[in-house]
Amino acid sequence: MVVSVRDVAAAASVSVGTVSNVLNRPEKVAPATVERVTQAIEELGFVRNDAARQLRAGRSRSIALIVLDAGNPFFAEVARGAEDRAAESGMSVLLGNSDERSDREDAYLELFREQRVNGVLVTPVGDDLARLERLRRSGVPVVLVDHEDAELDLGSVSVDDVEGGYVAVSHLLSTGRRRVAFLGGPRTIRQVADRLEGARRAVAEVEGATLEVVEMSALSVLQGREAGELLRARPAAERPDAVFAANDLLAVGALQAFTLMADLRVPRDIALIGYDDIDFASATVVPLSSVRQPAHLIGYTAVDLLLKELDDPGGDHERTVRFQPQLVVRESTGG
Amino acid sequence: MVVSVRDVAAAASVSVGTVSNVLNRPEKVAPATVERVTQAIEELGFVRNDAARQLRAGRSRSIALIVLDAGNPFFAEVARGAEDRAAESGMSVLLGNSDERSDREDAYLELFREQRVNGVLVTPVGDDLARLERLRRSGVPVVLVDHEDAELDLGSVSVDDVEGGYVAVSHLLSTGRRRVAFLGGPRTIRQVADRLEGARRAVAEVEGATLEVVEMSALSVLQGREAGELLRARPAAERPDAVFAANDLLAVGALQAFTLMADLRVPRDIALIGYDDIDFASATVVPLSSVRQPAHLIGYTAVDLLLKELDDPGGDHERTVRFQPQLVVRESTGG
DNA sequence: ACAGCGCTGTGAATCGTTTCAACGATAACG
DNA sequence: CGTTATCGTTGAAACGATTCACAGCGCTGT
Repeated sequence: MVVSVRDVAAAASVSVGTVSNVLNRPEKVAPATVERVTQAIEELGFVRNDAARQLRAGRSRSIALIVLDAGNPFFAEVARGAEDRAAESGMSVLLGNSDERSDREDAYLELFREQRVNGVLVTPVGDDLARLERLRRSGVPVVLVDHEDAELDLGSVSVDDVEGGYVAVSHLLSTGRRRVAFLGGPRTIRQVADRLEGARRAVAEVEGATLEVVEMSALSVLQGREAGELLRARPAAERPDAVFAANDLLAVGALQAFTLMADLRVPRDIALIGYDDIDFASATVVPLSSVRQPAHLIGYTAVDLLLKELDDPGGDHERTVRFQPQLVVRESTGG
Repeated sequence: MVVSVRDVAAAASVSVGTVSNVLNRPEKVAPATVERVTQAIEELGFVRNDAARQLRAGRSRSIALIVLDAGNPFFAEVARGAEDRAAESGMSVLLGNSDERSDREDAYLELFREQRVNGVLVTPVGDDLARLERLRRSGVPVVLVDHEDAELDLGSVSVDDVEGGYVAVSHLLSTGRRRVAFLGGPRTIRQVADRLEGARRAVAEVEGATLEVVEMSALSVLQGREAGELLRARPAAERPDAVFAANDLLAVGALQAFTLMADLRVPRDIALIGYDDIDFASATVVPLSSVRQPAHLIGYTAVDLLLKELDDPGGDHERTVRFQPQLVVRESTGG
């Protein structure tokens, strides 16, 4: 039933070694032989067994990518960037979705270790990088995605989230807003913490400006809607006059909630800015201001760093890349 | 450097067979031995080599899912449903993104065959299912996702797209619109063709109603925007008064284009309805009417069918599940 | 005393591919 | 003609986990 190289070899009257060569180094084999073997492969419907291949080779041809939320278009774009770069080098990307949960992240990490992936790209859920550091020490290159780390020498591709938060809130303040609410969470996610830090700095620079933190349990549209409803339910005087959401999903959710209340207008009564500048941001009820990150490039670069490290382990190539975020002003902040 | 069962066996003073038993059938091993072996595994940092495991076992523990566009929240949700069901049975899902390209679909199919996946869930790019049929005959169960097929006995989980198209356009017509444009493509994608077919039927039922087909090359926000710009550029008299987009991404894009023109209002001048009812649909400039599909359930059910087939190959269990779409009316059609 | 049983644990064989030293045939050279 | 090089091919030895027939051991009941 199952066709192996042995069968192909028999059918083509050559040795298994030759079949393997045809598969992997055809230039080492006489054209006529290649032809004969190819023919046999075709006829028998032979499909190489990757497990055996990997076992023998000792390594796989894949790279793991663990993201916080595969449903977020931002990460979808990062993944695409990663795939593109991987494909250029004949590798494939295994995608894992941690769903912002540490246990799921661990499960994927374990799964991918068993699969002997060549390296791991990960947007960590928490700040406990000990596990990742151990992974790296055990010989698996790790590149942090959209997350920076000063101490450990894990690779990283990040965007300056503190700056992004600073830029976003400075923009809100520059339009005259003073009572800013930060929507985001869980705080364990570095991006969230950093963007909040940036927001704090911006607020600290302006006399009379205040920052309220509304902590959410996830960065989803649904959570955003709930947060929005919470704010909406308050007496007008107690509402913030500007909201900075830690990502566009939250912002979109909040906007949905705001939109359902006739006398609460964006940006008249409340300004709103998100983060990531996903495709949908410019199509929302009130087009959403946001902070853009080069998603595709992040994924592409992360794989690139990984491949460099694989090429020359411990070499003195680039290990860390940092991009700058970019403010995108639209109507939701009065733009 | 690399730790194998042999090393663990030596460290725990047992045979390799026992280590394997501890790993796979701990109840067959005396508690004290389990303890000793577990200890050794811990100390040596042993990680089971999945390639060797698979090679010996002859099969893997994973299921493949190939979607048209991983960046589309609809498919992200389908994937999540699939993962959920797979996880319940201790399997994992390998995700492939065909990007609506046949060659990429083939490449993934080949890759997954080499990986000896237990089965393949696929939203096919074209209508040429010969390759999939061959795959099934070679012993790999196939379940079509969001795509029905009458002839071949491949499994399928589908939503009645003809009905969905019919419902969407009937709704447009019921609000008095007569000049309907269909935005979608490529036509090779079954969903697109079916939704168009439904649209045709609805139009045929109403005196004086016309249907114009605007064929796009992809179902993306960007393509939607381009199509919208095209329509926008026409003299008002030649514009359709209603647009049915084959999915929400296109609709969102079209809406972005329409929004940039002050005297072209949705739904006043042009009504717009999408398909899939993604999370973002209710948050768009003008909240988007759409046709909802049970995305999570589709993925969940698809894996369920696959597992049934694996459990009892050729058995007389369910092979086909069909869901009904549901019209969701919002402002973009005057709701 | 011993057959029979249940419980643990053993270790060699196996999965399918890749790798590599070695070999025969042929060509190139002085 | 003998010596080297080159080329194409061979065949057996890995890779690491799992499986399975079987052995050792302690008990029980006769």
